[in-house]
Amino acid sequence: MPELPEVETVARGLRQALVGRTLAAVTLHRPDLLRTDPALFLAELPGRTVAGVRRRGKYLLIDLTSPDREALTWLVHLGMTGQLLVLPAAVPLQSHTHLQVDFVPAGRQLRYRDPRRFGFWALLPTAQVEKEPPLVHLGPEPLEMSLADFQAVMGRQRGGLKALLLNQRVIAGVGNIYADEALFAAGLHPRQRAEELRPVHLRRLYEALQRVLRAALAAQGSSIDAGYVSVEGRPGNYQDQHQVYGRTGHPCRHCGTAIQHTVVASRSTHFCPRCQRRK
DNA sequence: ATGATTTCCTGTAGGC
DNA sequence: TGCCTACAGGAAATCA
Repeated sequence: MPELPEVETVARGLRQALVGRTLAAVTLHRPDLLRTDPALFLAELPGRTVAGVRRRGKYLLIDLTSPDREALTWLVHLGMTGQLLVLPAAVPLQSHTHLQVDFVPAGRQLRYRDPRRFGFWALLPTAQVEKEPPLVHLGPEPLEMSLADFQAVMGRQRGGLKALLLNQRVIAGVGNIYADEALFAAGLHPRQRAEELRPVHLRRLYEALQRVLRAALAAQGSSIDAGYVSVEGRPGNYQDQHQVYGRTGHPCRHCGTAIQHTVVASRSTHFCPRCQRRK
């Protein structure tokens, strides 16, 4: 599932491939993924130049400028199985390709494919994009937070740690994989209540989250069942370093205890019952 | 206010 | 081998 490290890897790939390029034809095979009027989308994109590619939480922001029109930002959420690929136009269309964009000069295409279609797109004025839904509700970026920021944010939360890490309004960009991995790295139980933690535990969680997200980013993210891939179609490598996610029944790499699987916050949850005790 | 439940969707894994 | 069911989950709405 694309979470912060995967979306950031895609953002970097798109930046490298697309910044400075001008959009030509846009083909919408599945207009229902668009939360903006499809006619507006099709009318506004051609002729615009990719001015930049950013990431906010799990959202990709593709900034599109024009000499005589208001700057717009194309917002993309990859959902569960969304992929943004930059491929030679000659490569045959893969199944579940819902959108394709040609560029000037012709050659490579940007394609969005998403078998499960949990992803979505929107087109918003760049000046407003961070002031409106869906971005306006997002919590801070974990990799841009200081320890003091993190303690301030988590310190006023109540509830289970896993649910809080998954809540995009609390912290943006953490999904099911990195919530489980960060909690293991911090030695904290997924059901541990935040209000019962001491500052030292919040510091451990902060450091664990930083460490896990940075390591995952360095490995270009996690790919499970070929779900997530980079813009070149390459899977990530961080799944090989997972300590708990997807390791149900396997021995904990730290203590040898069998990794347990349960449901927390309505999400499949993996943890080591010995290394992650409630405080 | 918090957490659980439901909806969207389809490929895959597991059972029989 | 083939069919069927359960499961995976991000976001948002709804319910308890």
